[in-house]
Amino acid sequence: MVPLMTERLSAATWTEMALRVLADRGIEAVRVEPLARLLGVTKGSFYWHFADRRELLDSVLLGWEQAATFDVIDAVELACDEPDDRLRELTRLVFRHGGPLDRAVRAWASHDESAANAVARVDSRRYAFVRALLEAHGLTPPTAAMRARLLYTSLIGEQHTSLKLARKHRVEWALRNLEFLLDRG
Amino acid sequence: MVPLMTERLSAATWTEMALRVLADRGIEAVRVEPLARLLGVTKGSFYWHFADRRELLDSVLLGWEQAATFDVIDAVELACDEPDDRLRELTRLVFRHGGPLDRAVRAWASHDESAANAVARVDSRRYAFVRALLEAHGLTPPTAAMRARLLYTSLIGEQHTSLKLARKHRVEWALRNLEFLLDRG
DNA sequence: CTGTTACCATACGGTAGCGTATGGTCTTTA
DNA sequence: TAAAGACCATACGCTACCGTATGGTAACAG
Repeated sequence: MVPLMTERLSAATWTEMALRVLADRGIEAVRVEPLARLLGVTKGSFYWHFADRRELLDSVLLGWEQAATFDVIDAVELACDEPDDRLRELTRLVFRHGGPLDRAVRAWASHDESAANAVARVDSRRYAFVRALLEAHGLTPPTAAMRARLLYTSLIGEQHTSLKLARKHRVEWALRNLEFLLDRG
Repeated sequence: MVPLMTERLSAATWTEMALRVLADRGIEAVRVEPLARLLGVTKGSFYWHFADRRELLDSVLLGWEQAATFDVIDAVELACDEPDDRLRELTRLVFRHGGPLDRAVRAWASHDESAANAVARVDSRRYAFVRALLEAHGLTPPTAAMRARLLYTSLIGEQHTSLKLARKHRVEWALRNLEFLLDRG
């Protein structure tokens, strides 16, 4: 082969491509040789940047965990200030940008321990965020804790159910359910 | 090898074992040769009962769909009569018998179309069941539809989140959230 | 008792992916 | 400009699994 050497790769490039493949084909599709083909190189490159496949998967997990924690929380906090506005924004965000990647990672986590741990950490941070918002809105701490769980699990469930319904209506219903939660503490 | 011929297998035996493996190791672990080892036979047996691996997977999916549709609905309907009692029973059921198998199938469905279709059918039947119960409880049809979605997605979400909390408290919270949803008006 | 059918073992060829070894080519540093 | 290091190609052996081909053994029919 003619070594053109137009572009060199970094470990981050591999991780990003792995995240893409994970998002739309699942963890079983993120394998080093197919990934190499997608990147236009051979696995000789891969094994220079990573010790083995597991190391790539750990890197993927780390990347997702950081993004998943701060991206959504930061996005919400930047978008508005009032607690109830933030909850509405959060709900919209789940449906819009509402995560084939999240879904793939969660599917992965169902039978991989390290993935499960990462998901657990993300869940607990996001849950705490929702709970704090409900408290700030005026719910008592015990009530906020319960309602936050209801709301959070529901948003997760939305990503995993296949209830056929126009996206427009799904968001609308979710928002009205949110109002219900906010009204009747 | 000495052919003792102590026991012969049927297609159903293969499917049941596949369901077990699916439940605790995921769909990627249900493969014909490992399965044969678990059953104490060779794949010569498998390919007599099935054309290929995909046929087994379809059989697994069919088995799950039937069980998942009627088992939970029937169990609830047999346990009690009043709509709100049935909803409480349903909630308890999700946490008790609350499905590593369901979880595995849903994970599988995230990147397999036929599995996704099966999950969609099950979801729509279960959702209709919850919605009917909420209507029977006295909620108006539009309200019942929305709350049913909130409740159903939340129960699904409970299976997919890893929020560390004692099982006892999880059920308790879920039941109190249910009471909240049952509130009329 | 003989043939047919149901069920299974064994052996084979084939593919896909893992990880290693080795050497080549660029880039950077001295 | 020569040496060192960064990055990649190629080739290799290995394992796990798929699906097929073929023949053997049990049970049952006639």
